Amino acid sequence: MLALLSSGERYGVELVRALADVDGMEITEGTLYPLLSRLRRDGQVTTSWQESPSGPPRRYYGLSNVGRQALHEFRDEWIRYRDAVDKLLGTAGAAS
Amino acid sequence: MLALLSSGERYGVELVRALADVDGMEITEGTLYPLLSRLRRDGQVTTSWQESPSGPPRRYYGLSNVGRQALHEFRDEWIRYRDAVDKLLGTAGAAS
DNA sequence: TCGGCTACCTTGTAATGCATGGTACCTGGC
DNA sequence: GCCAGGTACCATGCATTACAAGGTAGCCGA
Repeated sequence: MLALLSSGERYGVELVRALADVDGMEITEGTLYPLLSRLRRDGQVTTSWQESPSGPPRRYYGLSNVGRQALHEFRDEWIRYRDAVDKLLGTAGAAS
Repeated sequence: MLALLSSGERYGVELVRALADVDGMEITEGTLYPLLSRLRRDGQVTTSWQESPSGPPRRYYGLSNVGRQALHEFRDEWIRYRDAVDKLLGTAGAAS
């Protein structure tokens, strides 16, 4: 989620739709909103209400400095974890 | 865990030690034994008690056919998931 | 016989994914 | 005016799971 926000502010439903386009990353609102609440609670995202051209107002989420740092840390962690699993599964370099 | 067992039977403490050698995969017995119990409950592993050359008896775990199939399915799933995360993070091909 | 090592396992807590259901805003048709 | 449908937000409850902590017991050597 932090990675998605690193390229600019987005609102909830937009995030769900963005992930629906990535094979293997599909989530529902029941997953997203509690997660966004936690990120907000932990100060990793900033939010602002903005009017919609048609429909109810949207809460836009953006990365805070804390969130940007967390993203960088997660990136390192991910690479270690990914390589470990690839090593165990023997899937290093395997294509989908 | 299924991947570790695919190369032969192993017992609990041996599995913990094997994972301790893989950066990013460290687990404790508090994680392992409940997991092994679930795998056993679901018929993914078979077990057999074997005497130790020195110490209490060990319960050895091996892959069942169900487990082997689950491993193959997880492998496919992992590749999709891994590539999705790499795409989002921009870490495709990044080294640790 | 007793301390230390090895090995197995259970219990309780916290985090989290998701289904479900609810509230509210806005627009267009009648 | 009003209401149905679409959009958007959010909370609650359940199941799963990682882990810390603690418990039991076999084996061996001093």
